[in-house]
Amino acid sequence: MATISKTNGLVGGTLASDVHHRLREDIVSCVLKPGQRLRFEQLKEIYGASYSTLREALSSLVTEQLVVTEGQRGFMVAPISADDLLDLTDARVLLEREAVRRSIERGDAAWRAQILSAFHRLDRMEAHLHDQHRITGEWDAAHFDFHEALVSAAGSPTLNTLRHALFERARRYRRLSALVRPAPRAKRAEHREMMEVILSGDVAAAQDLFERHIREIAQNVLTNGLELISK
Amino acid sequence: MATISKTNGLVGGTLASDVHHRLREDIVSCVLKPGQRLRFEQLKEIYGASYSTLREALSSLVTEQLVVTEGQRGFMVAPISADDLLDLTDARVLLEREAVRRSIERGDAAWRAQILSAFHRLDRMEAHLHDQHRITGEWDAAHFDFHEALVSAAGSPTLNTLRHALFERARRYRRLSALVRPAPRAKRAEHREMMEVILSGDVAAAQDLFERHIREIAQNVLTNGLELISK
DNA sequence: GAGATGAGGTCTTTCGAAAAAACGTGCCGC
DNA sequence: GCGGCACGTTTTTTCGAAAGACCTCATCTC
Repeated sequence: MATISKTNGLVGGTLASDVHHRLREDIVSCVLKPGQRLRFEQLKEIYGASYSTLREALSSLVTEQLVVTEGQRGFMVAPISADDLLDLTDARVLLEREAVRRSIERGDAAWRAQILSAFHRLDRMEAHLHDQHRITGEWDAAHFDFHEALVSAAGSPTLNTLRHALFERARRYRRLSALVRPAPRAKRAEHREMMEVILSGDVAAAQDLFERHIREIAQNVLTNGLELISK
Repeated sequence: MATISKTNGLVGGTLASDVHHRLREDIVSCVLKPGQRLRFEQLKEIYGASYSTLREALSSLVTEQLVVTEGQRGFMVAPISADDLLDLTDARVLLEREAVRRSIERGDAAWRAQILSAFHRLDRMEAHLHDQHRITGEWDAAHFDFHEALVSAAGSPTLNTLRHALFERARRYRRLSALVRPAPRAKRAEHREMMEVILSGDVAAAQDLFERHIREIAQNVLTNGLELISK
């Protein structure tokens, strides 16, 4: 089990929050498989924390819907399904469209600069990624930052928290699809287009492009053998 | 501290989930005041659980945004503010409008029956409540069930989970306002109107009424001295 | 053979002591 | 007077043992 993420310095203040983050990363990146039973003995070894600390992390992940638990029967990684993905996608479309609208209406010069910067970081990375077709943690972070920058002027903490949670849930599906279909399609052009339309100030066009982007990715995941992994 | 909710039989499977529910109820109903520091010694006595169990409950409430924590400095009840209320209200409007639309489009006969039943239960209760102007736990439950029934045909678990979380956060503000202004305005007519418009099948009218309902309540809370309690 | 019973083992949940961290206070030097 | 340091106190965080729940499977009864 060497691929489990390991962090030496605590990322959050407490060990519990560190374990929480690492568990989330391992679930989202499908090192821990959907539906997999999470046994404490095993987790204790991997994450180096005690029962209580693990429990705390797990129960937070339950409220994030990445882990499920039922009565006194322990925890397991939230299962995946086509229904869940479609439902999730609809919710994301709703939230992203709103975030896009608000961001365009409220964005200022600093916002534009941030978008350009995030885009270029991602774009450079994708240029290099092109051949070695492997989604790295770094790419994931740059991709996240880019999407975050695009809507960072929306100015709604609540909306953003919800968006964030759904983004993580969706990221798991994306990773899953990448596992069965190792060569990712080139998204460079698409990301550039998203940046351009949002900077153009055309709300409706930007919203539609975002919606199409989200739905297309979901469709790709669906057609690329979800069931192979979930099993 | 006699008004803290006490449950004898566990409501969920585990003590941890029971404590979680009781803590949430006490926060939402403002027995535990916004901004209040949550000390373990105190909580241990009140809820009869150990450090670890309390910690687990608290950290789940953090992801629900009813509790905040910072590094290694313990937990406190999430503070309230006008900004937070307005932000929350915007997010609720977005989600409720969508839930209303989906429910009307997908609702069947069973859905209509459920709405009628929930409405009558709430209506009977409000008829009696009229004089004694006190929000009881029972009214709260009936009110919740009514709103839940109205959009229960939306058929989106994700959307519903998010709606639910925001509803709880908003409930705290409503309770707060009820504390400083003990006589609640009669909402009977308003609730009847909501039921009628949603059953009429007019999506746009239903959405607008819902939006008005949510925004008016928030406005009421704002004008009724938020700061008196938050202090 | 089908179903009930229960003993044994596995895994989960809970607890409170112990370690670690933050906070408050008074002292000292400047 | 003021800033900073040291030390005792308070509070939080972590741990692993112990209690409790669940599942399995062998055995018994009808």
